Parts: sequence; C-alpha cells; structure tokens
Amino acid sequence: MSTATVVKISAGQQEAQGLGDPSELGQQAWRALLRAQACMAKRLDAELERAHRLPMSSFEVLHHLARSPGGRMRMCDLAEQAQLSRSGLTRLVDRLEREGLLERCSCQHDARGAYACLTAGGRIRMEEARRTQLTVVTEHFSSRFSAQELSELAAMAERIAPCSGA
Amino acid sequence: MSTATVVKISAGQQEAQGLGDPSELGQQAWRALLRAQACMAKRLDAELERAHRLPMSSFEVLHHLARSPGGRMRMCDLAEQAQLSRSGLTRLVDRLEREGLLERCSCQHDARGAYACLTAGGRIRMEEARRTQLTVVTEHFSSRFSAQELSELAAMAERIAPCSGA
DNA sequence: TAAGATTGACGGCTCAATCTTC
DNA sequence: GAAGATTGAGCCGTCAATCTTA
Repeated sequence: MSTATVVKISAGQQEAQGLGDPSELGQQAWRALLRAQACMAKRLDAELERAHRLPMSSFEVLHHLARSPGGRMRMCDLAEQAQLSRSGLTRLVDRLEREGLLERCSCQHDARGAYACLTAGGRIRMEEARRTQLTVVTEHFSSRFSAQELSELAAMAERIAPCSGA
Repeated sequence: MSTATVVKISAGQQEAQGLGDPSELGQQAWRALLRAQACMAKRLDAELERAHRLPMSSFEVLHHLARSPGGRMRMCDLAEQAQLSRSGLTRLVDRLEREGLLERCSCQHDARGAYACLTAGGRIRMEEARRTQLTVVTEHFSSRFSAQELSELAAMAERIAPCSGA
C-alpha cells in the first residue's frame, strides 16, 4: 500500500481498501473459512494417518458405512456421502478391500449395483480411529465454541449445503 | 434407522442417536462444515475453470500476488498463504509461468530466494477471474448471511486458524 | 548446519470412455 | 437409451532427497 493513500481516507477509499464494502465482508469470511477448514483437515488427516494408517478419506468412508444399517451401502450413495466421484470411490474401496476393512457384495435386486460392506476388522479399526478423530475434532474445533455456537455453525453450514439425509 | 427405535426414546437412546451428547454436537457441526466447504469449493473451482481456465489453486496464488506490494512475493511466503507445500507451489508456479501469468525473479538480498512476480497479463486475467469469484461467493455464500453473521463466521474461523497477517 | 527452492517418485483424484444391466 | 460401476489417461499434490547459498 503506497503512502499516498494514508493522506486522506474517504468512503470511496475505504471501499477500495475493503474496510467498508459489504462484499468484502463476505470475502473475508469466506477466506477465513477456507483457512480454517484447510487447517483442520490437515491436522486431522495427519493424525489419523499417523495413529491408524488411515487417511481422512478412508476414515470418512468407513464412518459412513459404520453408521449405515448392516454396515453396508451402495457404491453410488457412498460416493455422494463421502464427497467423492464414483471412480474415486471405486479406487478407494479397492484399497480398503485389499486391507480387509470392507468387502464388495453384489446387490440382490439390481445386478448393476454393488454394496460396500464393512468387515468385522474394518469395524474395529474404525472404532479405534474414531477415538482419535473425536480427540482431534474436540481439541481443535468443538472445544473452542459454546454449544450455542456449534448449533449456529451447523445451521449456517446447512444454508450452504443442505443436508440430504437426517 | 430401524422402526424399533421409535417406540421409546430415553435419555440414553437420545445420546446413542446423537441428539443429546455434547460431543456429538461438535461432530455434527464439523461434518456440516466439511460438506459446506466441499460444496462451495467445487462450485467455485468448476466455475473459475469453465470461465477462465483457472483452477481455484491458481486463482488463489494470483490473488495473493495481486494484493501484495509490487505484485510479487517470496515463494515460501506464497506457499504458506496459498496453503500449499513448497514443492506444490513450485509446480503450480511452473504452470502459471508457462502461461505467462507470472514470472520468477531472483532475490537481490538472498540469492537462495526467488520471487514470483505477477505479469501485466496475469493481473488482467486475475481481475477478470475475480469478478467470477465474487459472483459465485456472493450467490452461494455471502448472500445467505447477514453482515452480522458474516462477521461472526469470520471470527469463529479465526479461532480455528488464527490469521497470521492482517 | 540451516533455509529456500527444486526434482523424482508416487499417491489419489477426476474426466471421459467402456461394460453391464435395467 | 439410462444408470451403476469400473478402467485408462492424465493432472495435481505430497514426501523425501538434492542442490545452492547464508
């Protein structure tokens, strides 16, 4: 910022500096969220990887399977829940299957479809990892807000990406 | 959710369902944020790519350069701002340099260092893309909150990842 | 020795095309 | 033909090792 701008600060210049402009407020909030999310994701991913050899995307898949009835889900639904493309999920499931954490099962009513089914070992590994996840999310996220704030945060997030289920 | 759980809902069952457990509140908020951020990032990335052939990571780098005095930054500082590893930034800058959007300049005072310097063309491209970014962020994010809420969101995000500059 | 930047090797994701089944 | 799943090709990012300079 050149020294000249300091001389006189009109409303117009304030806008140019992004102090009074309402759209700038949105930008600041958006960038702050970007930073916060990247920061959290890196911490969580690193810790899950370190403690359980599970990247965050694998954890997410196991998590969604574990809370689904019977520990199984259709590939396409799982892809959507896990925020992955179908091919991305196919490959992730390949890896998890190789590790014995889940299995592919064919679908009775629709031979096109496939289920991903959590194995017993997968469920155990998942529950171990969940403790770590809870610790990290609590320490770096939940504990920094009141219950009221957490509710508000969730509600605000819903306005951006409405939750399909639940 | 099986029909049996509807019959009687005790406090314990509420916890099992994640309705009363305070740690579950944090989980819900965290997951809602994950979804919201992924959703926004995909929209924004797709639109920047479609309209300007600029992925979001490239836009971020150009953005930070554009608001830096002289349109130039040290590689290591830029990597930090853009949430990238150093090698990641090296490769991204390679691409942007090939496109003529920026140039590498050697550093006077420290021959180890390198600057990334926005070119005139890069600044133009950046400002075109900024309009698109503003549109998307406004429509899918800022416009869904009051000024008060945006301030609160930014402040809450700061609690997770304190902003180094500004 | 440490710090800035780059490179090689590799992992993981997406798009487009393909195969199978509805 | 449309939908679910997979495969091939390619992009983009990271880690670890390397090179240069402080």
